[in-house]
Amino acid sequence: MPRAGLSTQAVVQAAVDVIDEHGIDALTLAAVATRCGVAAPSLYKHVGGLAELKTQVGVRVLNELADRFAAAAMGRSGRDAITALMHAYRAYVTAHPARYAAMPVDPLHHPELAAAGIRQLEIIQAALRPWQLDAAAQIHTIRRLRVIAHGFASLESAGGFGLPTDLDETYQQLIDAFFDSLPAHP
Amino acid sequence: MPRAGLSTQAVVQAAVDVIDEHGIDALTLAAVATRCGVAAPSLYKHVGGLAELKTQVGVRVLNELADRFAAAAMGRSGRDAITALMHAYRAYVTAHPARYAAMPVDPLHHPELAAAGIRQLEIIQAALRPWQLDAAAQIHTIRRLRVIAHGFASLESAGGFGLPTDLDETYQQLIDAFFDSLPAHP
DNA sequence: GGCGATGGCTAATGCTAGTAGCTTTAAGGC
DNA sequence: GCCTTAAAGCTACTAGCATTAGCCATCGCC
Repeated sequence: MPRAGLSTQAVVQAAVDVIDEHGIDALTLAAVATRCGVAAPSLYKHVGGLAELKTQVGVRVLNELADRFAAAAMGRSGRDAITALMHAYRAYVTAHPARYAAMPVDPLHHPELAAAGIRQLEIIQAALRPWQLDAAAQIHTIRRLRVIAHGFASLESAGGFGLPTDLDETYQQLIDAFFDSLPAHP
Repeated sequence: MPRAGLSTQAVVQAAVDVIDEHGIDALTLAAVATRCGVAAPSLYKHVGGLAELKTQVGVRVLNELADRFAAAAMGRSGRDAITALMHAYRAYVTAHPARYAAMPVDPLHHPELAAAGIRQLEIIQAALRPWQLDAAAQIHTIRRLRVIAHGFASLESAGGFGLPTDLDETYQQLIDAFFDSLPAHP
């Protein structure tokens, strides 16, 4: 009975792999266990159960996206930074479409997910700083940004656009519309 | 053994009720059967199985939304009509938040759902007619509209906005941004 | 070398979807 | 008013899932 040498992170990684390959609905403990070369009950030594595993996958995905955000925002500011963030968002989703369905939409309401969600938020806030928005305007602005990015990503990742042609153009128009909704760049 | 007098539509209605009350994840044949006062296998006399039931629920939801669209667009045109459609969309989702998760995002790819999806599309196309957009511009415009409506609705229905305050304002700003992305109304 | 914690296992429970085959109901023809 | 028959219910069953309990082997440490 050789030991598989698992860890919580290894199980989460296997779960992400299962999602990438077979979609979010195929994420079962049985599938993860098979991929880990282990019997299903053994996973409970590393993870609290399916619900907790899904939460951990959510944390992973949120942090990966935050990493992309950080990389995209680095060395840019203003309009340039926001544009880079929007493209980083879409690039992550198109690279891992199935994974997007595992990204929680309300991370701030969940203690385990909040930290990762706040990381993203802070990067966006920093990118918006040049516009010097007051508190209320900032909330509305981030919401608009999020609606556009999430709305587009969720439709694209789910195959919601009839023809895949010219999606770049549609996304660019949405980004342009967002900038038009902002006061002039200082 | 008195007969329950079920029908396909009655089963679909029960499924919608289960979703409204307990969320999309609670939609199981067992739950629907209980609500219908029937044993689970009996449902197969009216519905092909869980997958088909979900499709039928999707048809129902798409058609309900199309009905709202038709009512909202009636007697209006141009900017007024589009605004009414956007508010009808959001009103339906806030009235039945759990149901929104049952609305398929790619109805046109599924033969059973296509008709209902096309109904919605035609109403939107008619509302956009005053702008006399060429074919490509019309596609991009409908996509922008959809991204905004779906993005906002999916976040709101899932509790994705931190504080519920001022959501009307955010939505209005998005609608305004959409109009700004259109050529001047003729 | 021994000991305890850890990571694996099998067995068993209870939930789910779905199938097979039986029985009763209810509608329609005579 | 009866008799046939299709439809609509049922029970019993299989198979896959998550989860729990309890057992045993492995590994790190003293």
